[in-house]
Amino acid sequence: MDTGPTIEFRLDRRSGVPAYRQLVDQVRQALRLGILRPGDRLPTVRDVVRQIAINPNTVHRAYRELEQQGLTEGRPGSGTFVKETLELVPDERSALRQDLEAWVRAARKAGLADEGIAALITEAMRSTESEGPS
Amino acid sequence: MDTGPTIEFRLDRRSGVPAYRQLVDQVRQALRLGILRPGDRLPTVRDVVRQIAINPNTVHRAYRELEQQGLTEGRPGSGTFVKETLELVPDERSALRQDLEAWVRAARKAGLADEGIAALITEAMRSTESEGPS
Amino acid sequence: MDTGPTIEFRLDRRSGVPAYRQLVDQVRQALRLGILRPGDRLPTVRDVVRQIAINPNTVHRAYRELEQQGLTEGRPGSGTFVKETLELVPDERSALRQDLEAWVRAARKAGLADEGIAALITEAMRSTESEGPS
Amino acid sequence: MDTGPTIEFRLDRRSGVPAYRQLVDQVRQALRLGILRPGDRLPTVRDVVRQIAINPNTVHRAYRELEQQGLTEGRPGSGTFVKETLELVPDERSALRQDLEAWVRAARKAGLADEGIAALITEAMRSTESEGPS
DNA sequence: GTGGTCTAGACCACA
DNA sequence: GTGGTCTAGACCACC
Repeated sequence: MDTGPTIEFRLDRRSGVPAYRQLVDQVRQALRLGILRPGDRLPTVRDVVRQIAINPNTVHRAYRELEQQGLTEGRPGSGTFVKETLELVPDERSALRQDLEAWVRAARKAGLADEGIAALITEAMRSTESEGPS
Repeated sequence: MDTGPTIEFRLDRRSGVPAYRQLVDQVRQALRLGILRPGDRLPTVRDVVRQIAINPNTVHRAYRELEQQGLTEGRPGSGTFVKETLELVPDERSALRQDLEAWVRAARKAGLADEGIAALITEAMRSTESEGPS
Repeated sequence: MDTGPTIEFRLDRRSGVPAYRQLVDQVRQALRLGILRPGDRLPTVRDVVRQIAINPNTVHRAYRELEQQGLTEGRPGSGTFVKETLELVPDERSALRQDLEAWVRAARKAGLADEGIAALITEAMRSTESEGPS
Repeated sequence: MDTGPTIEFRLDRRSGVPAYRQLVDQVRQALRLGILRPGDRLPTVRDVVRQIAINPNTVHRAYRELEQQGLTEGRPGSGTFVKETLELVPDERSALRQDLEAWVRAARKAGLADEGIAALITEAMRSTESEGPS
């Protein structure tokens, strides 16, 4: 049994994206998806080290960055906690999620590997670039 | 009107991904999308330098990497050319592209910024992970 | 002969203030005093290491923090540069400076050591606390 | 009206200075300013905990440090008392205090925030550094 | 036990 | 030579 809503990190070591940055992005994404909310506790540095075989300093650096962004707060002796969140547009959210999931399934059925899917995505992002906020 | 089948590079300097790696990835994506095909010529190093303010050595390195992957071929005196391609499953391709583009448009209309869209995408990739080829 | 307006760091190792934090504060103060201005180059990490016998990582961390505060910008291969400044109220500045210097001189003549002066200062800050901006 | 010669602690949690160290410094400053004098009683650990939301162990540690410096004395069952003091040059003291207070008021009126004032102060300390005791 | 700081040293990307 | 990332490991402050 879980002790509450937390986050499981992953590292893609071949992506070229720095590890600390992957952690930061994953927390930000979890905030945007409502997976993490203010008051939630992030896994301890040592937990993360056990989970994904990474150096404690790297985890620590990611947490420091998040703290500087005002999103989390480290409390010595008790852990690191979410302070602020990054809201996702709530209404259409679940519909969008389901549609996208269906699309990914279709793409996978069509034999596309991750790199191919990523190619389509960045292309779609580019070709619609002027149509929305940042 | 385009001057022909070539590629326009972009750099995201805040992403943490090394510049040379961004170039390589963009060529690979263009190959997968059929934007670049065998025989096409890549922009010269000088062109790229003018386009995106980057050090020539960095561009060289990216082209070297592509050549090592067997995808391109430098012909001294005339440029760098595409040798091999990375094909996308052809049939469903255009349908998938259009569907995805429509989805992105919808997400943008719903007020989602790039980071929010990225969050939904990685979530969808994860939740369907077991269903296709890596 | 100096190559331009730069900054010389100092460390007070007995103060209890973390070294990286002392560096950050000194840059911020130099910005407020107009000693450093946008476009100026900070000493390289290696320079600072030579100057004050500190670990490169610690200097690096201070510079990273400044970059996250939007004040500086690291350009690989060429150095770290001031991007934004923190303006000091300009008019009364020089008068205030001279008055304060005179006061410090008087305090020193009266036999006060640094800790004594610091005591008077924090007391004066407290007793006038409600009268100004943060 | 005050309830007697005691001391009110404050913590600046963002300063990077260890909490126990802030307490020690504040007692030393109070001694230098004559706010605390031999025989005075420091607030109990419990009082401090109530005042500033700190761990009792941390307060204990600060009091232990003060005792080691010979400045205070714990009397089991009755509290912690000031034993020695750190004298300020007595004569000019009040004049200096008033002058400094006036200066701070002027600086605040000029729109300077705390960080700006701190910048001017450390600059003045530096530029007069050679003129007095440590 | 928690997070936080610092040192030491290797290796990479960029000019 | 510049900044940037990561590992390894010590020690401290706080609960």
